[in-house]
Amino acid sequence: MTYLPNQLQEACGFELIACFASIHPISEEIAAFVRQKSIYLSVKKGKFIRSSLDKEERLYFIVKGCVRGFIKDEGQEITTWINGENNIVGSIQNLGLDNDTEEYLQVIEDSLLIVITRQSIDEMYARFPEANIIGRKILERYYRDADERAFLSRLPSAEKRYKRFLLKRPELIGRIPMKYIASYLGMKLETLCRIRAKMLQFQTK
Amino acid sequence: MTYLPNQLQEACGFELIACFASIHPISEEIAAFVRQKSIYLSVKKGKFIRSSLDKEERLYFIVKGCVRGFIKDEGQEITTWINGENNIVGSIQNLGLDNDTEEYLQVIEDSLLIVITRQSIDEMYARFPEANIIGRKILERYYRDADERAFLSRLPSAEKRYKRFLLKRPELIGRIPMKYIASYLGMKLETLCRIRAKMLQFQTK
DNA sequence: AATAGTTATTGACATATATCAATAATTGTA
DNA sequence: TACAATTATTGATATATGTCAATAACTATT
Repeated sequence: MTYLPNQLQEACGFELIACFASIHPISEEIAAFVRQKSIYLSVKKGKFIRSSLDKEERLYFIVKGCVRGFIKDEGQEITTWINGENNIVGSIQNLGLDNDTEEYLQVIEDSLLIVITRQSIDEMYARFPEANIIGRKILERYYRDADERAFLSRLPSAEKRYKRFLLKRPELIGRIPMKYIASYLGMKLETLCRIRAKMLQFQTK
Repeated sequence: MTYLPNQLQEACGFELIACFASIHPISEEIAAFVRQKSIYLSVKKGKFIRSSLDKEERLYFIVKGCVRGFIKDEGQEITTWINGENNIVGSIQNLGLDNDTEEYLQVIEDSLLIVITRQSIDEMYARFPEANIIGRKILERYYRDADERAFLSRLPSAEKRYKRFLLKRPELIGRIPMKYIASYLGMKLETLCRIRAKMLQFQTK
């Protein structure tokens, strides 16, 4: 996990600002603020960008690459979300209130991220009230995503969950290891393998 | 499902406005707007307040009572959330984009609701930019709730899900039929019964 | 190109939970 | 109070998925 050289940090935040601007026009002041508070981070595949010990909440904008969130349940990892480019990811402070259920973040492709602290975001809301429009709209989208995750994981059969995933996140197939997808879908890798084998069989016959 | 007499509608919206004000101070203009757009609805236990055919999106503030959301999967109902007093509930438009997965809302206790259309809320955001602060904060909370639902339903064993539920939503035990809780927890009523019986057994021995 | 490490596949068997069914307890209502 | 309807409990059995294990297919590194 390395910070980029100063030269590149100068231009930092561009992608995040563009993301904001695509939601709602933003003033030059907000853009300057975001630029000032953003830091680029280049992270290698496999690295953890937050451990359960990490207290300060940070948000990450994925410029390039892929990140997953997971929790541990009796030593077993359970992937709770997987996100690629143009998404903001971060730990939900609240979930962590009880010790059992801290969330971990792992980069699962070599990635370029923009980091910003939760504190900076809050400061932005306070100083630039229009920023709340952006925040509100982003949260509306993320709420739907979370709801989709909740829905997906409630489908009673493993095969149905996989089919739903195929429908909603086809771009992730082949891009990331199946083991993460299996974990996200609440099944063992072996089960996912069998489901895929079965589906392939019916396709070719 | 009955509208209240005009006399009572006069005072309508009070509880919703109080809810907003508890999050962030609101101006008299916003309060007046909300009051004007709100309608009280008294709904009997068991009634559906939205069917999959219903196109106009509405939001409901629960003044008193309890509401659940569910989807149908091959004729089986899957409860995706359960909410009581002081919550805003509504259908997520997005989930409904594919035909399979429309969301239904059912009142599961005699309830008093405040209805407001999604359109009115959007109008509020547009006319009173400060309202976006409230919207943003409410969504932050609902995002965490949705995330908790996603987390809960990913716990691999039925017993763990029930224990998590006991920890997070103890007030619902005894208040609503177990069948809804079982459905919310992704298990059959019989399984929930057995888990409870087993846990009781260990408690008294 | 060869080797080591990771990821995916397949098989045999174990187990948690579903299903079906019968009964009991609770709740609503005439 | 009694009756009907709903909800909860318990048992016997079926089934989807997990577990463990062996091997195969990739991927990265020297």
